[in-house]
Amino acid sequence: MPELPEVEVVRRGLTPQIAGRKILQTTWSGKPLRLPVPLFACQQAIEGHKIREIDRRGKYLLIRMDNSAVLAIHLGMSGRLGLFPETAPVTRHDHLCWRLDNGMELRFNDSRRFGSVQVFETRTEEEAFFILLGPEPFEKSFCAAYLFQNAGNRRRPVKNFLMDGRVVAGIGNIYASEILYAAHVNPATAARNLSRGRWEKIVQAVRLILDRAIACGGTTVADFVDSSGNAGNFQIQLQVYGRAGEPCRRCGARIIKSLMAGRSTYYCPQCQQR
DNA sequence: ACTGGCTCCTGAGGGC
DNA sequence: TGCCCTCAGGAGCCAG
Repeated sequence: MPELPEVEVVRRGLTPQIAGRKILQTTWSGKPLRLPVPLFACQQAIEGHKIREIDRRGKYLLIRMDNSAVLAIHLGMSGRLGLFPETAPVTRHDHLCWRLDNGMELRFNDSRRFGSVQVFETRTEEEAFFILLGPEPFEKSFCAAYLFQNAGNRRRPVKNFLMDGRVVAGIGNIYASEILYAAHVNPATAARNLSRGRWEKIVQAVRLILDRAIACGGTTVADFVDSSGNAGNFQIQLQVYGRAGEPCRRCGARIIKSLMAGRSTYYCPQCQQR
């Protein structure tokens, strides 16, 4: 799945191509997504309006219209957004298409259909939806003191804690492993056992890893493709994810793969002892 | 109150 | 070549 960096790369790629364009028409494949598809709301609040800007909140892409309605798109595990000439044939798993006023069409393709499309007609509606979502990793409020306090007496592993969207927005399974490797923290360490100093290391690692991933255009894993169809190139820099049995690039120990809350977790048993 | 497990769905890749 | 199994970047819901 696209995590925060991939969504941000899509946002940056798409912005110059669709900002200012008017959305003329919405079409839907008829297949359900994770949330009910708001075809009627698209017709009522989106069609006939211009795209003002593209924003992002966690892993949600927010297409803000000139009437203050917002088209919110989540890519789930396998979602992609692309721009195509409206004459290009629709392909398998193109579930929503928005025809623009310049002959192009914005298409949401999602084979697994874990993604979602929503329309928020008012600011209140949008805020209500995001009320439980944690801070953005690059916001000032995301800091060691916040994490230390939020961890409180929780026993859950720090890796699962970081992947909880109520704690911080946008960190998924790949970057959780990469971040903890960068911070020299064992992913299984209980959140309550981390000192402020170690949370500080984690905050720095979060920003370093996400920043670097965005700069590299996201991670090339399986099927991620950005809005211009280019694969990312961060994969060559992944230090632990997908490297089970291979040598740690810092110490040479073999990278371990374990399961945590059902998700594959990678770490160096030597560099991340606690 | 917390926590991990299960679930939705399709496709890719490995073993035989 | 084909069949069957496992696994995959998310996140809401539910039971213990």
